[in-house]
Amino acid sequence: MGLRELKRERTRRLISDKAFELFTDHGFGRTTVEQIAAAAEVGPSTLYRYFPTKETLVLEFVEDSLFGALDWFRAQPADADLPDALQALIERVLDEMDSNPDRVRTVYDLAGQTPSLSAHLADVIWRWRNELTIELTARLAGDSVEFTAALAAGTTMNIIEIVVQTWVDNPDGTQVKQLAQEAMGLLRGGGIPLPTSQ
Amino acid sequence: MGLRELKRERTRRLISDKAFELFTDHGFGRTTVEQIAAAAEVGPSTLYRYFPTKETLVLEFVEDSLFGALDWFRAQPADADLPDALQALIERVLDEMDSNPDRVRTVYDLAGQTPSLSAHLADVIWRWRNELTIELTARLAGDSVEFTAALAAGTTMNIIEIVVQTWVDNPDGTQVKQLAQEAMGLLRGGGIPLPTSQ
DNA sequence: AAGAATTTGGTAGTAACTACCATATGACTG
DNA sequence: CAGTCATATGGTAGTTACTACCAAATTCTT
Repeated sequence: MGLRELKRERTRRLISDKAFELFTDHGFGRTTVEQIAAAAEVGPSTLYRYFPTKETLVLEFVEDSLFGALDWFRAQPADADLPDALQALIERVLDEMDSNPDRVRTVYDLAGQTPSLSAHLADVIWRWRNELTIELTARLAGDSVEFTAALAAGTTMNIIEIVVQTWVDNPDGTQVKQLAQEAMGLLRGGGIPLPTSQ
Repeated sequence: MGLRELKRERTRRLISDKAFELFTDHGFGRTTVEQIAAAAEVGPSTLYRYFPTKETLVLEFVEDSLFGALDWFRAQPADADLPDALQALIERVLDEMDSNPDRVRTVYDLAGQTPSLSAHLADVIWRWRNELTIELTARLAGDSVEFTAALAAGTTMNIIEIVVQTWVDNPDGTQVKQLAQEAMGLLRGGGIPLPTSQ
């Protein structure tokens, strides 16, 4: 790796870290881009080259976790067992996020307080699900393929969201693996238990 | 209804209509709020009182369709059959949107071209699903209720999204009812068919 | 060491949105 | 009907995210 790339990575990381510092201390809305740039000792112009929007600063980690795992999924052989592959996909996303629990928690905290952040988070999830749908459509054959693919992608994303949400809400992360297991079972068995109430 | 409310409704409608006119003609990004205000012959200040953000101008109809139906769902008796109620909920959302097909199509067109719009659309959907999850949680009993509720709400929303998406993509809306039927079946049977691919 | 490519910081400008105030308009009371 | 109150409106000034562009600095190549 050349010196150029190294410095670029370093600057990028520095900006991101300082941004999280300021966001957690003073909130997303009360921190200006100029303050972040000043804290990272770069010009605002440079900051915008690395992070096109203020929201990207917060959501990049989640986006990378999701789409990184999706890239892995796309690289799987065409005849791979789909339930197996989807289960592994979910596990990869969760593992990736688990590598930086504080950041995930902070992202969800901030998103809960800031409409524009929750909007962009929802958008990331939306795009991810769409791309997974496309990939699944290509791997399926038979009747009403798009429909099945969309539902399967939606359920996969649902499971991830539910597990992460539960994990963020409960400080002790012991139940996560169990919850994930339970979710996998549902994905495989294919059933959402919706009992007639009463 | 007093004269005051009447004029308010009229102004609101006028602004919304002019906004859609300009958006469809010149695109969302190329239309400024001031232009919309000028077209509706009101001050920008007034426009912002009715629509807090530019995106609201576009998404209000979808939001109303979704949350209007959700209000109905909440009003259902506590011992109502859940699959039945969810099916009716979906039908109500679809009927509501079907009352103004052009607008729905335009919303999806614009959202496809404008990141900030797709983000806010995703956010509306996200909030709706969360509220449905809360409502379902209250109506369910048993083990891992939140989990079941979240999955059921997610699937419900998925079905709506898929049907609307298909409906928007296909100009002739004849297959919609059929697709909705098929979706209902899945919701009831509780199974997402995910075959092992070859 | 010189030149090419890329990264950086700064300047100027646009447009969404907020806070605030004076004015105008519909609603209500004597 | 006149007067008063409540509310809706339009305008002004300011903040801030973001874009386009240019000159200087830094890294890479030969």
